[in-house]
Amino acid sequence: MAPPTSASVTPGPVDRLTIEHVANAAGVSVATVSRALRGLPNVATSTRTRVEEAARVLNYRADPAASRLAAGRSRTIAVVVPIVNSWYFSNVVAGAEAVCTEDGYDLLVLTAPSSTVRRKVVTTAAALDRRVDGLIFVDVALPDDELTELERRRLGVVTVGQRTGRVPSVRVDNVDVGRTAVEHLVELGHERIGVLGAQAEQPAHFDVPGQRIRGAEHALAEVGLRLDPSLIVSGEFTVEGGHDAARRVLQADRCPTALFAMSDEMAFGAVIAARQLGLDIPRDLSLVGVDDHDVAAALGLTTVRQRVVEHGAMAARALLRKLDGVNDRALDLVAATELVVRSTTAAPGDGRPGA
Amino acid sequence: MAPPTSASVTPGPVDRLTIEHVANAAGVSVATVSRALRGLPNVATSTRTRVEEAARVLNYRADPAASRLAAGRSRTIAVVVPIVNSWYFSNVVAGAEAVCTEDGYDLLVLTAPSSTVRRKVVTTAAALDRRVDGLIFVDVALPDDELTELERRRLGVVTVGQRTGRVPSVRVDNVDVGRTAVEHLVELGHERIGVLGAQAEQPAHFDVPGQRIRGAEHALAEVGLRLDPSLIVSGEFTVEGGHDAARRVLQADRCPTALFAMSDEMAFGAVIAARQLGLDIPRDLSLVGVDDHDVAAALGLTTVRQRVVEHGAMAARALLRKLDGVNDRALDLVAATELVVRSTTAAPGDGRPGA
DNA sequence: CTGAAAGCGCTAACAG
DNA sequence: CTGTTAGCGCTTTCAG
Repeated sequence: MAPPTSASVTPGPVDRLTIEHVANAAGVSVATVSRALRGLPNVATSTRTRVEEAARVLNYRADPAASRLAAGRSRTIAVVVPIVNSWYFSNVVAGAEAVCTEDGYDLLVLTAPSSTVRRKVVTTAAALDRRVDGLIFVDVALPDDELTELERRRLGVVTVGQRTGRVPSVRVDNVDVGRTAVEHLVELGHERIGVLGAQAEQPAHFDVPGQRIRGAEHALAEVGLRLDPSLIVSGEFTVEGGHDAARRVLQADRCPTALFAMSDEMAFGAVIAARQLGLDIPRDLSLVGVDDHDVAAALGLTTVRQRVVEHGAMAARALLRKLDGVNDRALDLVAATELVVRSTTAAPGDGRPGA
Repeated sequence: MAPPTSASVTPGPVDRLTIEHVANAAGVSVATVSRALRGLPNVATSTRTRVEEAARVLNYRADPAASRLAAGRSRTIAVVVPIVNSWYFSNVVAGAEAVCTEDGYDLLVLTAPSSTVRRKVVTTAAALDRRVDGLIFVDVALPDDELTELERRRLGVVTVGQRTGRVPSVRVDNVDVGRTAVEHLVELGHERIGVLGAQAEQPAHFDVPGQRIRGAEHALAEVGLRLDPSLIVSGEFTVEGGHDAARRVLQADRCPTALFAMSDEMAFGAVIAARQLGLDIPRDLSLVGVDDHDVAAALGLTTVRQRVVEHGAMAARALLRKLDGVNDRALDLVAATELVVRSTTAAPGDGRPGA
């Protein structure tokens, strides 16, 4: 037995496994190892195989910090969300994460709860430069000048929820979402429909509530009806907000026979409000939401489904492609939505779904 | 006017701002800049001020890849969760994220949906080594050998939800959670109580459902009652699972007058089930959950609140402290929980809350 | 197709 | 207290 050396008293840190070890093992230079492992062209097939085998045996993977420094790319992307702990955003992040992991990219989650913070994140060169290769902005309105700044820094940008026209975007057709939901109610025979949403926002191209209202109006107009503005109430896209909004609209003089909630969470609030007011769903009140939140299925909520995880994945894929040099600047991915009819909608005054 | 050079045709990438620029601007060496900016001791106050000013003016921040490579630390931590898009986990991540951002750390989200994946994440040296300085395992059981492996690699570890005894942990007293919930029901006069939970798990020290059941038994025992094993059903901690479980238990021969759901999401399922069965809450059935999910307040659900965001923040703080050299190996942070009485609990057969 | 060598930007001894 | 200098581990010309 070899006498214990002082160095072996402690298990000690793992011996740093570097590219040189692989080079030695494979009998080639470090440059060749680097090329082979990254799949670059100029490597003989036999050499590549040998190198890959050596790396596999040693369980080698390049030190990210070193590659980043040398290559000037971080193999990290950031997803910027207003808040992380909400159903919508955590699902988008989940989708993006899956794609990144698969491609060996790291995913950083950045929160920009306010436009002030967002501006700081974007502007502070150092906060992003050489730290991420690109960003996914999720429902974070990005002014033109900030986008320009990001492009100047050679950062890839993809947006989710809004369309800038300058970078790839993933979104749904919100006019269609509103139309689909309200068309369903109209077909059941509803004429007086309340809307749980939020105030229209500044940038017209990013006004989700406004677009959904527009769609609702189209659906109504098709059968010669109009949306009563007094029946549009703000529910702030939260359960509690939806609850308050529903109470308000359901206690109005001529209360609606159906409600279009722009998010399932607001719809949940409406369910609670209806029960408190002694209204039976769907007999006294029909209700349709948007999202297909996990709770929606259990609740039997009729809703316009968005595949949110998929949105995140699509955005990540678009960004990674862009970083790989594929350039589809104005790519505008419109994700599909679909009406899922469950048990909260029926003909007015009817306990059962109508024709 | 200077003639346009070919280099200025395009706006061009931002000129790489390095530590040297700052050194020149401040009239000191790069080493001094490095020390000053990192708040190391051996720097004259006047020098430090001058350097900081120069850095501020130039809007300089060290290139993370370069510091990482040179220092051997990544200033990145990873949070390992089974899934990212769930209420509980996304809130823990949110809490951790806030703390990391504040301390200038990056937060990587890693998912380990199965023990196989977890083992791979932990074992694959390259996947973590030199990429993160430490990890937070959230409700991910970590076998002793894997923990040893991580320590051998000098990675900091903190757990949330379980206690290893070897590294800092953040958790709640689950026996207490169960006792608190059931004590409340017992005090209202309930004697026959159903439990919506999950099967007991392998590692005894991490058996959340088991511990909560234990607490429930204690509460019952205090007044000479016992928990009927046939009233304990698995709800898989989801809305749908809770719905099914509640239906099962509420349709049993001698159906309980109250339900203790081990998560709010299961409680939501129970609310739906009760309504389908024509049971009024709280008149025919009292219900208490655990979590204080956003929807709980809107629903008026009585629940045992856990401050989940805070759990994530506590874990991150403990980890960062550990990385700063502060060593409190077996630190066991037991976060507070509290009963929040709302409107889903009342005396049996009573419409109003009892004494 | 492969190797040698020059950095990437920063930190960490080591002198002074 | 401050400057000099040698790398950290990898990528990338540039030769061959």
